[in-house]
Amino acid sequence: MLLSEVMAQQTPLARVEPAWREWMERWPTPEVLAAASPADVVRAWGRLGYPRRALRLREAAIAIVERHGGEVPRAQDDLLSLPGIGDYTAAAVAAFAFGDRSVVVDTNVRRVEARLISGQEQAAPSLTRAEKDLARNLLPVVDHDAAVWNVAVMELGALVCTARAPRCPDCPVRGRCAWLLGGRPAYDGPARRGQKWHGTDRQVRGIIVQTLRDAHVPVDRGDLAPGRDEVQVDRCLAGLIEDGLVEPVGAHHFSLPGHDEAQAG
DNA sequence: AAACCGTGGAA
DNA sequence: TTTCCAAGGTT
Repeated sequence: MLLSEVMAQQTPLARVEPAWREWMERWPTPEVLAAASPADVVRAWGRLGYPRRALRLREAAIAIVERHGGEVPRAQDDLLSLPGIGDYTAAAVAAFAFGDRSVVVDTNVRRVEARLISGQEQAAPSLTRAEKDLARNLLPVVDHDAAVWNVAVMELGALVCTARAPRCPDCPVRGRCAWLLGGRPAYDGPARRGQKWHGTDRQVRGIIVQTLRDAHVPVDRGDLAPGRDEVQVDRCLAGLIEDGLVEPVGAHHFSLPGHDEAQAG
């Protein structure tokens, strides 16, 4: 559950599933994952995006082994202290893996509650205190009811109350949706900042890491992102090394971190 | 608090 | 073609 939730952070579930199956087969427990190299986990992460999630997952596995006897903790505080686990993922693991009553607020829940309760087409650009309060107040008191609620609201948002073309005629709560009853008014709040991609450092970082995933030997700096501005490549490289996603090998070559191939002994 | 961090499918 | 968006987290 923890693995699937981390993989699903900002990544569609349909793309997560095959990667999740392969990962679970290769590293079925925190103990074995903790023993894997960063290079191997970044490579196994494939093209799910945000590869530092793979590094943090491995670090989380180490922490689980060291601090929790190799068992994923159940308490929110313990979950939150794990690398790469934030409010959403901690709540999701508690709810979906342990059946606990926790306040699960993801993008689906935010959208459903924005429409159903607040009468707004979209939620605010970032999670607000009011949204957290609302979600907490709506959550059923009994543990099992809360667990069902969390799954139900997320599924409603994912399958019916979707971002682009909501299927209001099929919605089980269409009769009491503030947004629908209000005539589905267009969103009038602050605009979300669109994320740039083309030509950005993010794109170049992605190219570099993908190059290193494919190459199982150290790569010359000039071959990491062919055709790209050298100043930008150097900047991205420095950032990737700082992030622990890339490791220098010799003076001009680079590889994924912890890759012990070709190391003289 | 705002910016940054990947990727690919669909509108 | 461009834009939007996806079971967010960290700094």
